[in-house]
Amino acid sequence: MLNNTQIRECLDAMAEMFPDAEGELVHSNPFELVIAVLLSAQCTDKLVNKVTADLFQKYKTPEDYLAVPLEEVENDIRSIGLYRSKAKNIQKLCRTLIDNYNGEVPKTKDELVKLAGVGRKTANVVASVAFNEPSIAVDTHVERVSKRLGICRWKDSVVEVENTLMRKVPRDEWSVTHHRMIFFGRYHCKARNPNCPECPLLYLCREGKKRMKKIEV
DNA sequence: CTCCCGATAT
DNA sequence: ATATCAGGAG
Repeated sequence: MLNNTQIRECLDAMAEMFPDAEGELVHSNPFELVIAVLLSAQCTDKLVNKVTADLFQKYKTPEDYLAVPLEEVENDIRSIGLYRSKAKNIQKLCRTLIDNYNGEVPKTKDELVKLAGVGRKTANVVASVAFNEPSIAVDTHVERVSKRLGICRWKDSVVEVENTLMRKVPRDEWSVTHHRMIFFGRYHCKARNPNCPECPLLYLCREGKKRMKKIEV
C-alpha cells in the first residue's frame, strides 16, 4: 500500500502528464450530460459523442424523449450497446424529471442516484461537472489505476476505492484528480497494454514492477 | 451474482 | 477471436 507521500507523487506525475484532463463527453447543459453519462456505461466516450451528435439535435427536452415510442429511442441509440435498458431508463428518467423536478436535473447526489439508469458513478460525474460539487467518480479507469498503483487494495469495492481517494486526496483536488486518473488510465495505464516501460511511476507501482519482471524473463 | 450489448482495439 | 469500453438494475 502506498503512503501519503507516494500518493502525492502519483497525483503530481499525473498532473504533469495530463495537465488539461477534463471530461470528454460532449454536452451543452446538465440534461444532455445526464443522458451522455447514462449512455457511456460499458462504451467509449468517442462512440457516445458520435451518437449524441444526432441524438441531441432530435431530443432537446425530457418531453421529446417521451413523445416517441420506446422502440424509436432504442433505434436512435442502438449502436451504443445495452440499448434496450438504456432507452427504457432514459424514458423513465425523463418521466421523473417532469413529474418531480419541473423538467430540470436535480443537483444533489442523493436525488441524482434515484433517477433511472443513474448510479453512484453517474451521479458523481453530473454533480461534479454540471454543478461544481467536488466528487471522485470511480469508473473502470479510476478503479484499475488505483488498484495497480497500490492506492487501495485489489479486493476493494468501488465505494471503498472512492472513500479511500476522498480520504487521501485534498477536497479541492477531487475533481481534477478524478479526470487526470481517467486520462492516465485511458491513454497510459491502459487495461490491455499498460505502458509500464515509460511510466514515471514505475518505481513505486507494485503491478508495474511485477509486469516488468515478466517481460525480462 | 448475472444480464444487458454494439463498436473497437489488439 | 476476444477483451474492453466514463455501469446499473434485478
